[in-house]
Amino acid sequence: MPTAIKSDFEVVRRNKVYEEVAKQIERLILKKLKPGDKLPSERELAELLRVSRSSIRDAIRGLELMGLVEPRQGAGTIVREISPDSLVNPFAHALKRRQELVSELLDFRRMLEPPLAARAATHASPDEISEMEEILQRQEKKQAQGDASVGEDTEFHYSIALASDNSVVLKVLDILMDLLRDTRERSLQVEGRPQKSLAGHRRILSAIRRHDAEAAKDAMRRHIEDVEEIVLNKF
Amino acid sequence: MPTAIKSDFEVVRRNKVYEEVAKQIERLILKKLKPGDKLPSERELAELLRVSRSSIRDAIRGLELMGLVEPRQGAGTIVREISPDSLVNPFAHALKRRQELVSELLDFRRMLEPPLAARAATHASPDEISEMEEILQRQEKKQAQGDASVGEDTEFHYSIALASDNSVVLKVLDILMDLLRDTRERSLQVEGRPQKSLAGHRRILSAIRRHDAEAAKDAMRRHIEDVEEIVLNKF
DNA sequence: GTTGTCTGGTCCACTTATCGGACCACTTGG
DNA sequence: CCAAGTGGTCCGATAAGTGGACCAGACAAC
Repeated sequence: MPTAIKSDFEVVRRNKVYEEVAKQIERLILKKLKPGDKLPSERELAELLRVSRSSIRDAIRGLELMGLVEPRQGAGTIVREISPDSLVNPFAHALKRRQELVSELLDFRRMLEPPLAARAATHASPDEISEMEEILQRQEKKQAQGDASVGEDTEFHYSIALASDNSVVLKVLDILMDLLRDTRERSLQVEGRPQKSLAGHRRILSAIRRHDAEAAKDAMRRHIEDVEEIVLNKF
Repeated sequence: MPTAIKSDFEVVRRNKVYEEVAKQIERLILKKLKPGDKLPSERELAELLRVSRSSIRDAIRGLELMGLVEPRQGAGTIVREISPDSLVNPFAHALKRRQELVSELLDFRRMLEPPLAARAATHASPDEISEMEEILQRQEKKQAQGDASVGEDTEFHYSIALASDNSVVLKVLDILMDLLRDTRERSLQVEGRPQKSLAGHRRILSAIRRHDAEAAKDAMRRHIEDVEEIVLNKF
C-alpha cells in the first residue's frame, strides 16, 4: 500500500560480455591513450579481462564501427583521431539528452565535490598530495605546449577522490564515468579554456596541501562554477 | 605512461539474470513488504521483469536458501521474518567489511545529503513536499504504535532526492542501495532510536517547506551526525 | 634477405544460461 | 465441489560465450 517510489521494477537485461568489454576499453582510451597509441593485443586483453578472445574481438569490432579504433592485421589496433563526426552523427535527439545529462552532472558535482575536497584536505597523505602535484604539473606542461588533451581534468578530480580513502565515493565516480561514456560525452572536461581550469586546480591543490578544509571546499566550489559556465555556454 | 589510476581493468563477468532478479525482489521486500506479505506471483514477476519464469524461480530459490522468503505450493510466496541468524550467519569476516562499508557510506552521505537537502529546499514542488509530509506522518504514526519497521528512513531520504529533479542523483542512490544490499546491511537505517531520527526528519522537512536552503542543509547535516552516532555505537 | 614471433582474421565444435511452453500438485474462495 | 490461481518439475530450442586451431600480414633480430 505504500507508494512513494515509482515503478518498483526495472526490466532485467542480460549484459553482453562484449558490451562490457567495449565499455572498459573505451574507458581506457579516455583515461590513458592518445590517438595513435596501440591497444594491448587481443590475447592480452582477453587474459586481463578473463574473457575469451572472441569477446574481445566483438567489442573491438564495435569500437571500430564507431570509428574509435582501427585494427591492423599483424600490427595491432590503434586509437583513431576522434572525428567530429563521431560526436555529431548519433542522431540529434541524443544531443538533447546529452545536454540535460551534462547539466545534471554538473549539479551533482557541485553538491558532492566541495565536501569531497574538504575531506581530501584533512585526510590526504603526503604521497597522495605529490600524486596530485604530479598530475597537475603534467597538465600545466602540456598546456604550455598548446596540447590540451582529453581526460586530464578527470584525472585530477579522481586523484582527489582517491585521497578521500572512501571506496563508496570511488564506486560512485566510476558509475558517473559510465554515464558519461554512455552519452558519448567526451568533451565535457577540458575543452573551453583550459588555463582557467588549471588555475582552479592549482588553488584547490594549494588548499589541500595546507590541510585547509574550508579553503579547499571553496576553491572547488568556485572551480566547478567556472567549469559550469564554460560548458553551458557551448550549447 | 600516466599512472594515476590503479589496475585499469575490472574482470568482466557475465551477469546472471536470476541474480539480477534476486536483487530487485530483495529491494522490493526492503522497500515495500512486511513479513507475512505475499510476493507477486512468479508469472506476474516474469512479466514485470520481462524475464522467463525459470529465472524468477531461480532467484526465489536463492532468496529461500537465504531464509528471506518461503514459497508455498498453491498459495504463493511469502516474506519471512528476518531472523537474527540471517544477519549473523554469513561469516565473521563479512562483518568487518560491513563495518567499514557502513562507515564509508555515512561519510558519503555526510558529503552529499546536506547540499542535496539545500537543493530540495529551493526546487521542491508543492506536490513533492506533500509527498514528504505524507511519508513522515506515516512513520510518526507507526512509531507511535511502537512499530518501527525497516526501510522507512530510506523512503524519506529518497523523496528528498526525487525533489532534486536530477536523474544523476537518483542513479547514484540506486547504486548505494545496491551496495547496502550486497553486504546484507538492512539494519543501518532505522533501528536504534527512531524518535530521534524522526525529529531530524521533521526539522528537515520544515526547512524545505520554508524553502530555506541553509536551514535544510544544516538540519540534514545534524541529522546525519545523529544517525552516525547511533549506528557506530552498534559495533 | 631470412626467420621467428608477434599481431589480427577466420572458423568451428562445445558449454552454458536463459527462454518458453507444457503439465502436475496444491490451495483458496466462491 | 470446482474453477482459478499458485508454486513444482521437466525439457527442447536458442543465443552467447568459450577455447582451440589455423591462417596471413608485420616487424624486429639475426
